[in-house]
This record gives sequence, structure tokens and C-alpha cells, in this order.
Amino acid sequence: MTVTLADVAARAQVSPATVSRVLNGNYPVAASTRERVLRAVDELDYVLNGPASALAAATSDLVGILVNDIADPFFGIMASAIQSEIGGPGGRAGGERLAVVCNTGGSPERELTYVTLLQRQRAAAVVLTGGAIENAAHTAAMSAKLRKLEEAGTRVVLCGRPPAPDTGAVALTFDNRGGGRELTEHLIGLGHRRLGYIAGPEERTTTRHRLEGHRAALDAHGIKEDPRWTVWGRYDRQSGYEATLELLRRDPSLTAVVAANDSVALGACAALRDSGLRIPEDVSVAGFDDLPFSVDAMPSLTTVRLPLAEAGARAGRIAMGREEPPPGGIATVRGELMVRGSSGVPRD
Amino acid sequence: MTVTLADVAARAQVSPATVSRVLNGNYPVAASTRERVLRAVDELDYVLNGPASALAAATSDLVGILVNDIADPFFGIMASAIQSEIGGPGGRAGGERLAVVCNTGGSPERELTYVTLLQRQRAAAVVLTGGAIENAAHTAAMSAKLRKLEEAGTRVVLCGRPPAPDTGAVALTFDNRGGGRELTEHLIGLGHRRLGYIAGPEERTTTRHRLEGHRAALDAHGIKEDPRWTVWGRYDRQSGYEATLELLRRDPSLTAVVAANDSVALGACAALRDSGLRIPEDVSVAGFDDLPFSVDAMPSLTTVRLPLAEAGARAGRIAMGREEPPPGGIATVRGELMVRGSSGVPRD
DNA sequence: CATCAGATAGAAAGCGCTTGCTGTATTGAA
DNA sequence: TTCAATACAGCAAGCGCTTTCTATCTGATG
Repeated sequence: MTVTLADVAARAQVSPATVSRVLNGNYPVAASTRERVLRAVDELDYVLNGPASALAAATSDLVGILVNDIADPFFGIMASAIQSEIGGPGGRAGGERLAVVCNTGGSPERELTYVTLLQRQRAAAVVLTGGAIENAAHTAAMSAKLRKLEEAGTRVVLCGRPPAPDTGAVALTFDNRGGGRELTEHLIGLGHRRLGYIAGPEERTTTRHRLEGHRAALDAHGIKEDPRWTVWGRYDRQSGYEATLELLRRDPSLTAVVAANDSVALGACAALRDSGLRIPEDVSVAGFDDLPFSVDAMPSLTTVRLPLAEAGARAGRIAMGREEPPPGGIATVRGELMVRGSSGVPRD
Repeated sequence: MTVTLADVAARAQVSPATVSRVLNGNYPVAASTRERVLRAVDELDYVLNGPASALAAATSDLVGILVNDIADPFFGIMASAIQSEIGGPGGRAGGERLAVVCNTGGSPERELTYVTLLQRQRAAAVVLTGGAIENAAHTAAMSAKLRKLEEAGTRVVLCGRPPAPDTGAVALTFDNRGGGRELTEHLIGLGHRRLGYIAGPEERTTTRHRLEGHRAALDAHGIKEDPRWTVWGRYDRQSGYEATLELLRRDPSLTAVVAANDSVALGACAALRDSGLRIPEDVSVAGFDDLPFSVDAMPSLTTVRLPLAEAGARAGRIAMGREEPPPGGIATVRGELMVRGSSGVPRD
């Protein structure tokens, strides 16, 4: 059998209650007793039974972090920052929490199931990262779940996701619309008038907002968008490659390609090169997010930097109750335009 | 109060035992009764209490995945693959498990603490990814922990990590030494004789093995290594940038730079370009891992592809007991040399 | 018609920990 | 010296679920 609290108690010649109090440090215990208990714990190699403890105390030290794609640094960076603030091991005293990163793969069902699983574990907090899925049924179901979580005392924080109405969830939202607009205005400013756009998956807030920003910029400058200029894809490199080929097929006269994110932009660059086009002389390319590798692309990518790590850290602190939520529970996090080598004045 | 099993039982007019059995589906229950119970569950919006269930059943549905750096796609890709096989939501029936990704940041203490935390949660399985820390005390402590875990019925799998002697842990080990050797032999074959090497952090098996492979290749071709040709760093881009500058300072006549991984190689490329050197005309560069962005670098990176996703998936299946461990509990996973644009014949 | 196997359902004993309440020294003040 | 206050320590009642064992009812069997 594994060692239990009672075994430790017996060995230290105290009651289980005392051992529990020594371990939790939430009740006065004489130094000599504590000493004896700690020695017994050590000698027996005792490890607390988490489920039992959680059951009795009606709280757990689990914190859930939901991400759409854990293999994507966009989420990895946020998750890492959140986790570093959650405390985990190495965190500040008293807060040895287990940060659980859950990979939804962008699927609504999985998102919902993971939230239920966390609810089942009585998680202390849940952080949802990245864009939300835009689907009435799913949104309603999620809202209901989040409300339940809050009722049960679980703190809910959205990081890089729009606010969830009718819930008490704190939201740190990225200004995707503003960033998208700024980016496209930069290209327009360079003289571009025929811009292709590679959007992300449909039914995603991130996708929609970035595209809206792009269109707002076109509008503001009186550029009428050709429906052929928008292609939909996924948030990955291959999708960018294929979409770019498609754009080129539809309208070879495009002088710029705006991608939904950096990975897509990289795929776009590859497709352009493979088509014999130079960047930015023949076609300019722009991404979004400014992931670490974007500066290494050749030419380096013009993009919008999102303070992923900062936002994640803040979300983590709020989830831990170590930082005040923003007024109204909502904060907008702005991106910063990074002009680099992949954008230039259009040809001719 | 939250809804409990008893509430559901009362509503369905059955005993708590029956509700439990319906929910677990491990005992015959009349169809009509099941129906009634399920309806009650639904109506009351009942969510199982995980800790209580884990306590009573003495098992939990948590599976731990330890990674060194969650923001690094190297780990993200493995974690994603492992998780997809763990079942998680969407997995095969009966196995709704919560995959927990824990970020150690490469710190021995955090690694140990996370393992203890997982032990505390009575995790069903633990997968340790990436290179191990080479430090006698830490290795011993880890071995002891892993043995305890196994004793407690937790399956332990190492993915991309050397076997842990004296434990029953299954190991899927990357052939870093072989890959490193093959890579350097490729460069030597092109005619390079003065090769710089940017190693990863010391006291890491991955770092050591890759370097050993490199040196073995030099040895095999009678190239005497100059101590100035090796620089130590971290596994990130910036480290590669700085190390390359240092290498160039030490010996400007180098014709090739071999990096510990792709991120480092990208940093090296940037440093070379900033130093006015062309790749590969002036200096060839090689990486390791073949992460998705490596093919997009300009020129695309010559590197060693590691089947991260495949290995992760296999590790996940073994952890779930859905695949037989390899004979002897140890399997070596080989890399594949990817020759691309960043390596060429040396100048002059 | 008595008997028995098979199929269901319930009673109840925990799983290992936390914590409110109670008890007993010990200390300081009067 | 006496009494309240203080500081520790223990008792015991759960926390919400699982599971063994037992009870009941059914239909089949001889």
C-alpha cells in the first residue's frame, strides 16, 4: 500500500489532523511537533493524495488552459506565460498549482468537453486562449458552462478572445480589427491598390476581426474590393501556400498579399517564390502575430506584433487572483505594426 | 450547492449505486432504468465530482506530459501528438482522459516537482519528452520518483529521451548521435574542413549526443577539431545569433556552422547575413529537428528531420496501453537528413 | 410445483483527507 | 493563589463517489 496521512501521524506520534495542519500550514503547530511530522513525512516518502485532499477541502490546485493548437507557437507562447504566473512549481509559496494545458484543436465539441472535464476536476481557474468559435449554439453552450464554473468558484479568464456576454469572465481581448486595419493601411500607403487576402478558418472571431480590419482600411481609402481577392484557409503554412497559388490564378495583377497570420504568410512567400515572383519587388506580403521566426524569414516579415507573453502573464495573474481585473472586466490589447522587408512599393 | 450523485439518484428514484453504474457503464443496468437516470442527469445538469470519483476508485483520468519548453514547437508538436492519442475528449470510448501538459522550463527542480504533483494526483500515465538533464543527483532522484510512480500503477513513457536505467519506463529515444553524425558527414562530403558548432545547454543528453555525433564525423574523416570551433548556448534563436558572432570572431575562416537545433540555426543565418556573409556561398548552415518553419527560411535549412509527431503518437498509445511497448522497453527513433539550400560547397 | 441460475437493484463500508469543535496544558494577570 | 486567556492537539464527522456483498424478482428446469 502507499503511505497515508495516518501512517505519517503514527510515525510522528500525533493525530492525522496535526499532520494535515503541518502540511497545509494553516493552523498553529508547535515547532517541535512540526519538526517531528516533517521528519516522518520525509522518512516515509509520503506524498499527499490529491483527490482525497481536493474532495475534503472542496478545492483543487488545478488550473486549466485551453488552446486551439498547442503545436502553434502563438498558443505555446501564451500558455507558457500563463503557466509561469500560475505558480506551478517554483511559483510563490502556498500556490503549488498544476497548470493543465488542453488542446482543443479548434473543435467546438472538444472545447466544451474539456471545460466539462475541468469543471469535473473542480479546477481553481480556467483560461481560454485565442479566438472563439462563432456559432450560436456553441456560444450559448459555452456561456452556460462558464457561468456554472463561476458559480462553483472557478475563476474564468479569456486571453486573446472577445468577451463572453452574460458571464463574469474577465477578457483580455486582442485588437485584431485595429491591427488588421493598420497593416493594410501601411500597404495602401505604399501604393498598393490590388491586395489579396488569405483569411483563416470561418466561424472564428479572430478570422473575422482581422478581415474586417483589412476591409475597413480598403473602404477608408476608397478601394473597392474584388470578391476574388479573398481566399479562405486554415491557420497554417500549407494553407497559405495553396491560397496564394489560388489568388495568383484568380488575379495575377495583385501586388500584395495579406495573410491571416505569420505561418500563412510564410506559406504565401514560398508560393510566390515558387511562382518566380520576388518579395517585395513583385508582390508584398504581410502577416500577423510576429512570431519569433517571422523576423528570420527572407525577407523578414512585415506583420503586427501581439504582446502574447505579456497578455498571457497578465491573464495568469488575474486567474490566480494576484492582479485586479481591468475595469468592467474587459481590456483591449493592441498590436504594433512591424514594418520589415516583405513589404515595399508596388511594381510599375 | 452543486448537484451530487445522490440528487440524481433521488430524482431518478434509484440508489446512488445505480447512478454510478449507469455513468460508468461497467455493470448491467436495465435499459429503462438507465434511461431514467440519464434523463435525471440531464435535467439536473449533473457533473461528476472528479476528486471524489478518483478517491473512491483509486484511479484518475489525468495523464501528465512534461515538456521543457512549451513555446518551442519541438515540444508543442510532440505534445499535440501525444495528446491526440491520449484520447482526451473525442478519443475512443471509455477513455475520457485529461492530458496535462507541464512546462518544466528545463529546470531540474520543476521537473521533479511536477512529477510529484502528478504522483499526488495519482496520474494514470506520465510522458516525459525531450532530453534529460545529466546530473547524478537529479537523475537518481528522478529514477526513484519514476519507480514510485510505476509502483503506484502509473505508466511512464519517455519520448525523445534516453532510457532511465533501473526503472520500468518505456523509452522512445531519438538517435541524436546518429543524426548529428550524418549531418556533419554531409558537410564534410561537400568539402568543408573548418566547421563551427553551436551546442545547446550543457548537462543535457540531447546536447551531448548531437555534439558527439558531430565529433564522431570529424574524427572519422581525420579532421582535428579546434576547441575554438565549439560554442555553447541555449536552444533558441538569439543564442544562435550570438554564438555565431562569437564563432566568426574566433575563426573567420570557418566555412560551415552546425547548430544544435533549427531555431539556433536560424539565429546563425541572421548573424551571418548581418555580417555580410552569404549562405551557403560563404558559409553553410545546418540545423536539427526540421521544424515546420525551417523549410521557409531563406535559404531553406539543411537539417535532420525527427519524426516528432509519429514518436509522440506512439508514446501516447503506449502510455494508454493501446500499443505494445517495444521489445526491451526501448526503441531508437532515427532521424532523416534533409539536404536543402543552406548547405553547399565551401568557398575557394 | 419446488428449485435454481441469471439479471438487477440497494445497503453500506470505505477511499484519505480537512476542519469545526472540544479538551488540556501553559501563561499572564490580578 | 486563582482565573481567564492562549496555544496546541485530538476527535470525529463528513466530502461524494465506488464497489462488495446481499436481496429480490424473473423465468427456466426437472
